[in-house]
Amino acid sequence: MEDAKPKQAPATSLQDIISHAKEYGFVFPSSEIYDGLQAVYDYGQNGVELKNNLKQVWWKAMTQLHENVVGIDAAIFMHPLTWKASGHVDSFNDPMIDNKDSKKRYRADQLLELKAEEYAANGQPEKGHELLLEMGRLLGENDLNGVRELIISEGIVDPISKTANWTEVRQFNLMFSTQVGSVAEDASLIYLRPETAQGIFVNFLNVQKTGRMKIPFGIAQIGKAFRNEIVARQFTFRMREFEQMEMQFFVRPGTEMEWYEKWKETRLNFHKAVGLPAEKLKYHIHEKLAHYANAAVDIEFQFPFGFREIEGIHSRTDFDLKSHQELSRKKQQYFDNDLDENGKPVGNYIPYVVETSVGADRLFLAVFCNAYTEEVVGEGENQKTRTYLKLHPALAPVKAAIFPLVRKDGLPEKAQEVVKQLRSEFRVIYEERDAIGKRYTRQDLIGTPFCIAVDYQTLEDNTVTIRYRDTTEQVRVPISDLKSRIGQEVSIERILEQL
RNA sequence: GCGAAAGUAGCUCAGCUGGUAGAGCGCGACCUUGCCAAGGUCGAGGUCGCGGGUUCGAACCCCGUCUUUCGCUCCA
Repeated sequence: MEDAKPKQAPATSLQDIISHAKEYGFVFPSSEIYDGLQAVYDYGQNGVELKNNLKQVWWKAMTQLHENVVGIDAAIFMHPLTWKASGHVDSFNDPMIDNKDSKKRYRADQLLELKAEEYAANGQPEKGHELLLEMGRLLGENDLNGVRELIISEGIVDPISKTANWTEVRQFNLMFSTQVGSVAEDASLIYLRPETAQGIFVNFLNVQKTGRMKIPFGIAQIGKAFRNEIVARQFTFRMREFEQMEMQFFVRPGTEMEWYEKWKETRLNFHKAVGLPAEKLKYHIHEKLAHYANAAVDIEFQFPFGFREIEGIHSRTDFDLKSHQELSRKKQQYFDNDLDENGKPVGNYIPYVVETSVGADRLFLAVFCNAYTEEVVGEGENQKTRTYLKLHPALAPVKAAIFPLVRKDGLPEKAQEVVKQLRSEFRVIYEERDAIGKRYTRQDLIGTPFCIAVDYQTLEDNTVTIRYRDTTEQVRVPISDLKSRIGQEVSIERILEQL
C-alpha cells in the first residue's frame, strides 16, 4: 500500500500546507489563544468559502443532478435508542487494558475471547463458554475491576512481553455524551451523533411518504458528527468534530450490488470533477467489513502523508432499518408496486441501503493539498519560488480581484466602479495598496483565479486586463464583458456539467 | 495512555560557556512608482508557554506543569 516516492523535487510537506492554511486564513487551530485544543480546527475567512463551495457542489451533484435524491437536515441530538439500534452503544464502548511492560494496549474483551478460544481448542469448550458468560455478566454490570481480575485470574499474559503486568481496565467513550435537561437530577444522557447516517434512517419513512418517493431513491445530508476517540494526527484529516456529506440510497434487496457499483463510479467522477487528478485517486476495497456492511470501498486520495480515505461507499444491507424497526416497533417497510415476472406487485420489504459518505473536511484538505503549488520561476539571480493555489475557479474563495494600476489619476475610482458592477454576481476584492506585482502575488496565495487591472487605457476605452492565475497571462477585454466572461468560468455549472 | 521532540514578534527562525531580546518576511502611515513578492523614510508589535528552584544575574541550568507535533494504540 505504500506509495512510491516521487523522484523530482521534494514533495510539499504537510507542514507547508498547514502553515499556508493558517497564514492565509483557511484553517486555524481551535482556541489558539488558549494554546489550542487537540484535533479541533476552525475555518478562517477563506477556508469557509472554499468549504462552502465544496459543500454546495456536493449538494447540487446529489439533489439537483439526481431527481430521485432529496436532502434533509436532521438534528445532531437524537434519541439515545438510535445509538443502541445502530450498534454504537454496544459495539463501540470498548474496555481497554494496557500492559505496562510492552506498552501495548488491548481490548480487554478480546483478550478474554482469545482465552476462551484457547480453551475450546484444547478440548474444554464448556470452560471457554463459562468464561465468556462471566465476561458478559461483568461487562453488563460495567464491572471493569472484575474484568481486570478475571484477566489476571485466568493467567492471561501479554503476547509480546509475556507478563501480566496490567493496568486498570478503562472504558473508552467513543461517543461524546451530554445531558438533556437543565435540572441535573432529571437530566438524561444523550450523545452527539458519531455519524450523520442515522438521522437519515430514522426519517426514511417521513421522506418516502411525504415526498412520495419510489424506490430506488436517496436521501442526502450534510452535517457535523463527533468522535471522542480521535487523537490529533495529520491536520484536519482527523478531527473530533467533523463534517460529513452523506447519501443513503434505498434499493430493492438483491439489487444493492448494482447500485453499489454505480455509486462507486459516480463518486469517483465527482472527485475528478472538483479537480483531483486521477492518478492521485484510487479505490481501496475493504477486506474486513463493519458489522452492518456486505461490501465496502474507500476512495483514497494521495495526501502528502500517503493515500488515505476521503470517501466511503458501503453496502449497508437492511441492517440499520431492520434494527430501528425492532427497537422502535415501527415498521420500516416499503410497499413496492412494481410488477415482478409473474405480473404481481413486488410487495413489502425493508429496503437495502447503499451509502456514500464523504468527509467534507477531508475533501477540503485533499483539494487544498492538490491546489498548493510551488513553482521555480526566473533565471539565475532572479530565480524565486512562486506559490499559488491552483483551485478550480468555481471553488476559489475569491473569484476576482480588481486593482487600479496606480493609486492616482482617477484609476481607483474607475476600479471601484468595476467592483460595483461585479460584486452582486460573485465575490470580489478591491486592492490598491503596494505595487501591483505584490497584489497579484497576494491573490495567487489564496487562489483567486482572475485579477482585473484598471490602467490608463481603461480611462480611454473602458477596457481592462484580466490576468490568469495559473499562467499569469493577461488579456484585454471590455468592462462590459467581465460579468459574462468571469461568471462563466467561476460557475459551479463548470463542475456539475462534468458529472 | 506510553515514548520522543518542540514552545522566543503576525509568520519563519537566530540568540555562543548564564550578563537587560534580534533578523528576514509580513503589518501600519507617508513619499516614490506605467504590470508580476519594486525603492525610501518613519512606526507598531515580545511578561522568551506557565509555575517554582539555583544564581549577584536565567530565553539559556534544574524540577514541575500545560499545550502542540511525531511514533505506538484507537479510528463504526
